[in-house]
Amino acid sequence: MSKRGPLDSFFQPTQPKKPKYEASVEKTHHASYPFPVPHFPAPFAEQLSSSPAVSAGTAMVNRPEFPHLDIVLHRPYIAASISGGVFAFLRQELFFYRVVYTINRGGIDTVVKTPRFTTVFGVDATSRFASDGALVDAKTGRPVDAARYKCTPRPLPACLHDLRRVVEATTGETFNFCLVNYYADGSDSIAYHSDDERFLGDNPAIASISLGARREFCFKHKPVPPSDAASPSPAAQTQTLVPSQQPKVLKLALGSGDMVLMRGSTQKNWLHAVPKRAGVANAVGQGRINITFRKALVRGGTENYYAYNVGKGQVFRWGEREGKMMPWTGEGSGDGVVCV
DNA sequence: ACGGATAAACGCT
DNA sequence: TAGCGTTTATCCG
Repeated sequence: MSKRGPLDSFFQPTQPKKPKYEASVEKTHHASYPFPVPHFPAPFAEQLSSSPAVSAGTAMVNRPEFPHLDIVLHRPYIAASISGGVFAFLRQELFFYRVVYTINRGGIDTVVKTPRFTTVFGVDATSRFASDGALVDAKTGRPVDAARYKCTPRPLPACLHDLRRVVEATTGETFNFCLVNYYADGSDSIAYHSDDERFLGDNPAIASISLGARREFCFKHKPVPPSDAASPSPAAQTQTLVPSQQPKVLKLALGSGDMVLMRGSTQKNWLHAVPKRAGVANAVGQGRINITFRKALVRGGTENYYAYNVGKGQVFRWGEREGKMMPWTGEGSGDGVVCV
């Protein structure tokens, strides 16, 4: 057989690529969505319900070198047969935002562009969505009054609702929020932080699913204050541990379909990050989606999550031709759909 | 909870 | 392996 040159491939165009998934006809509609979100294709839904967790989790709880860490690792959690398709589906079918906000740095207001695309669904435990999509009080079931939230909470679309059910079943936890991040390449990141906000309660459980490109997920112990009783001088407040006491940094290279459950004392004691990386590429491209499920207890959580994951900016949607997130102009929605 | 500056570590020859 | 370009970690506003 002769070698194929550029002309051969020009005249013999590549076979139409097998689509990663067959779009479902059914969609979740909601007044708060820029556009409806399709349900999972049947094969995804079937695979997810038939084997909820592909691999049993490995617990890492309070190991000597990782004190106070409490995580469960599933590698993978979602079957390899569908994780690539689930990644492509969510990147294609969800709306995303690139939130811009200002922080005061050393007396100067600085504009910060969140270095990743984000989107969020859910509402804190004081409210819920009725079956017709209306936001109602969790106790009374009566519509929440307009002044209750400055933001507009969005229900989980059916696809993420399916995923939540699976994660709740395997973790034994319950969740009312779903945050989705898209890291377009190695320069998208999230800095070290803890999910230790008051509105999550004392020992929050957070389930984090990775899809797409492999990225490092790093844990670093918070600076340890000297034990209260044993520190007579205020100067000791800034003391750090001697090297032999320093907990190690834990680096997890998370691949498509992997899941990490963080729980217990993890957020109190550890920071986590997805650091920038110079050369990030693998078989499914450079893009990575991270889905986290968590439970916000009070209204403040809802306001916070929508402020930092939706914001006020424009909608982005995956552009297949362009190979990147594109500002979404609402084409095809000239039928009177109003985006709120 | 970001990013520029800069220090430190890595990795190739 | 010394040297050097590149990548990663840390500091701090």
